[in-house]
Amino acid sequence: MEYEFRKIETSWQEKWNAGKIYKVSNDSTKPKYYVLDMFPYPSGAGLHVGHPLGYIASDIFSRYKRLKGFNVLHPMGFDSFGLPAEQYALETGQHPAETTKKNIATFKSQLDKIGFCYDWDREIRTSDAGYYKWTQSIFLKLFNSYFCNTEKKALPVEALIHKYATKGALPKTGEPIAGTHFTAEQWNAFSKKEQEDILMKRRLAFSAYGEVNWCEALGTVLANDEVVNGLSERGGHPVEKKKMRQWYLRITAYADRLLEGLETLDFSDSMKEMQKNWIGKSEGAEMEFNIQNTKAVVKVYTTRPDTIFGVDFLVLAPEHDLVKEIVSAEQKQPIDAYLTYVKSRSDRERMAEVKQITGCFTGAYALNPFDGKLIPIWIAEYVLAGYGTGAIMAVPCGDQRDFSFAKHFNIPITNIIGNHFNREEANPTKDAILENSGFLNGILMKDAIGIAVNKIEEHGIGKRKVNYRMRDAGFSRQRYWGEPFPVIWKDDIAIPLEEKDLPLELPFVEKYGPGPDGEGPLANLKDWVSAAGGRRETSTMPGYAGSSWYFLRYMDPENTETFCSRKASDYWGQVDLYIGGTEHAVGHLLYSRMWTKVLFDLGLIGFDEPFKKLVNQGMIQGSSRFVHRIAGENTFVSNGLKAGYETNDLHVDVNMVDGVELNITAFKKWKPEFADATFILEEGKYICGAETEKMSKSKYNTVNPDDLVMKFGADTFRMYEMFLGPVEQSKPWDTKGIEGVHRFLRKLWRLFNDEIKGNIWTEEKATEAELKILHRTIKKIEEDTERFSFNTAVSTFMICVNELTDLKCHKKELLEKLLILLTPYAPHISAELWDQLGNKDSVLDAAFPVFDGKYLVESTKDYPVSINGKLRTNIVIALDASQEEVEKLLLANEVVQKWLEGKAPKKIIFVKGKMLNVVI
RNA sequence: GCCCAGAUGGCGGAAUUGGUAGACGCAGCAGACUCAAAAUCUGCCGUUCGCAAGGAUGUGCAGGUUCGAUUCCUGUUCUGGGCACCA
Repeated sequence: MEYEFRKIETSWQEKWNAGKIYKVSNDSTKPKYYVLDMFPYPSGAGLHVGHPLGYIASDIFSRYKRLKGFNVLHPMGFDSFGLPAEQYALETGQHPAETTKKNIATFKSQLDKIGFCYDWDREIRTSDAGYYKWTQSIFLKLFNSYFCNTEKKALPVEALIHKYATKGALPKTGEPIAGTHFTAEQWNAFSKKEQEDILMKRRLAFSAYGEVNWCEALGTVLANDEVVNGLSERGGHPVEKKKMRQWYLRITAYADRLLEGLETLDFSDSMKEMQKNWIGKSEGAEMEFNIQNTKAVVKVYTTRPDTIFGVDFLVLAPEHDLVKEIVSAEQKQPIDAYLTYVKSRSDRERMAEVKQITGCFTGAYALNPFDGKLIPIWIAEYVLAGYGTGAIMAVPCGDQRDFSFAKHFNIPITNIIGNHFNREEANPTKDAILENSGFLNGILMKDAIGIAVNKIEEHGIGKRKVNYRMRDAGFSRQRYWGEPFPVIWKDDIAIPLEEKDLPLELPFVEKYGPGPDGEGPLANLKDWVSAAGGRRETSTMPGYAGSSWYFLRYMDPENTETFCSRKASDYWGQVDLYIGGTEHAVGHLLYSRMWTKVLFDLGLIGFDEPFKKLVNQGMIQGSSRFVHRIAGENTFVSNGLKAGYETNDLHVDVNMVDGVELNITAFKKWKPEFADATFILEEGKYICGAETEKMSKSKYNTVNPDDLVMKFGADTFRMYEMFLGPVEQSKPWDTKGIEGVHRFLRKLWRLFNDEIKGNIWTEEKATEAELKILHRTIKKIEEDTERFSFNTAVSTFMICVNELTDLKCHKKELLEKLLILLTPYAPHISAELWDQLGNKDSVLDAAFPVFDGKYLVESTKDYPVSINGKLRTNIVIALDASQEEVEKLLLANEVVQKWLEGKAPKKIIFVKGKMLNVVI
């Protein structure tokens, strides 16, 4: 009997589907385990070999946990709102709902072929009204909540209103500040609009003005991705910043809790560090500088108040409100010119191109609050409006960017750190003794920080302040294919819809082009917009809205009363294992953590961190191949010979290339323009150029898993993806080598079946040597699976099967256990062979074999002996030998004796049981 | 520019806590079986010197710590991911 993988896999998949074997119940006596993949965006290109990497890993782990006796939730769904579907609609006129539906069908059929154990009854799609009803509902909860700074948690806005109406908002100490503080009487006298504006400043989902990338020519707002060198990617039109009303999530309110929460999570240190850096908590002071001849005041934020006497200039962000107010008559023209220049620059460019120093003097001077020194005020693009106060005090001797700026514009530099500063570059030390620093003279900088802040507070010119680099998260998109906001604007007041009116369905549109004045496509639907006496919000929610809470919906996907019942979320709890790429490190993973905390604060779920453990799968890159076309001709020159020609490099479909050798016949058939191409070959072959890039359809470097499953089977494909290397590591895809894994499965098959004799497994009792192999394998597979080292697990299987083949061991007692171990990795062949062994139950529910130590442990081991640090010999020692016995053995060893020449060793060191060290 | 990773034979990778570098697989070479092919099996396989035994050298690069470093530290180069409207 041969290994007919196609027949075997189809029949088992049908059987499992028909029997709903992957159906998961919320009601079980077994302990629960929740394994989650980051759900995919269903792109038009379909699944490529990069997608399943994490899915296979999570599938293996789910099946392993099931064998270990857990009730495992392992769901899958689709993050189906997003820009690509909308752009495709713009190009082809096909409605995103249609293409999305089609793409999901393709994804599902592709996933099913690989044999995942998803409970499809729990599938979710973020673009289904039945799902986004609850995304909108949670948005309303965010809108109707505020962050209480005393209790450090979200509370209903009603509580805030009640507080304002009864106690007002008064400062704990000091004088009330107009516009910020008010009494209860004042609050009650405010107009509805005034009250709403104040509340808006506290809501967790709030509306405010913010800047967007605006492209006049396209009449639309663009993503940073769509802006290249200040021009739109499509069409190359100029792009500039524009202020628009936007929705935001007040994630900054949760900054501290997001930081603290990290301590409790099993995320990699690098992941935690990325999140910490993103949040960017810093402690410093906010202080005010008076401006000469005006009443205006510049507020700066600094982490180094100790350097206050080294301030040689102030820099404002070009967008800073004060710029227009303080600019002098003679500097007006250059400032305007500079502002025009900055408008065309993206944030990314402004931060990245530091070598190119730009800036402009405003003509105004600030006064140093301590010694009254005149400080010129500049504007420069390296200061960003969104961070701190949008203004900095520049200390050239201590900050490299300030130093370069001063050098470039010939601004005199004050040295406050003596010989720590060499006038060649800045020195950001905190260990210098301050000079030229007034009341701080002679004080170590580290100590001066606190002294300076105290003085600043004393003088009432500033205060201690904690600052975060993280900004509130922009939550509106001027797009069509997203969740509509359940909000109506009336008299410039945002009125939320009521829960009972949800979902607010995304209306059907004929055209996907932008609305007037940069609004989204929904603004074109006049009837829809002018809802009951107001105007509907026309922007939609961003991609991360639906993905910020989807892990909760899987727990209770059918619920029509609430997004997820408390009973279901209490049963499943946190996601025990979350697998996905690092590209989501600071986006999705922070947003979903914040949403979870809000829902927890409001008492709707019982945990405040969504993901207990996170494993990051590496990205599988494409291995692109190029042909080199000689400019202006239809002749292609082989890679090794291209130096002599002027060539254009064209991507060629990797599936037409064997290694780097082009299949010329296939290439000629590929596109009509290549039909009569000619080639300059090297050694009779056309060799392609190669490069590693992101896998993408347009680069013709995608490999479709369907083809591989068809050719080698799902089990081979699964094991090969794991065998490629560690799950966490990024690597280019290479199909070479899949044969080796396929050979392994065929070899396994031959342990059970013979071509002529048929079934050859026996009921014989296993020998000790055979049991040793089995038990070593059990131990290794268990360890490897637990630590996600699936690539070495595959090697372990290979070694085991090779050894059993060499011993001609076909014993059921042993093979049966091996199959259970293999089930998570290669479920189909395991089920088939399990069946052949005459088992009536399902191998998917078998119990994971118990490792029996007595067959595993080698009673003796070879230890390397190092004498004076040089490796000299090996010595065989029983594992349970005492130290005296080891020493005796050691000294009896010929090589050791020779080396010692009769002398007694000075010292014998046992290094962690792995190595013996003799010092003479 | 900033933040986070990674770099080991012709290739993918292994070495779990600092202890005999290169497990396992691919490719390659030699052989067995076969009329032949496929399939299968056996042996070799970092570089270098050597008939061999054996020696030298070797984990991106330059240093350091250590009896001992792929592993720890400092610096550096290159590659990948992220940088707030791609998902």
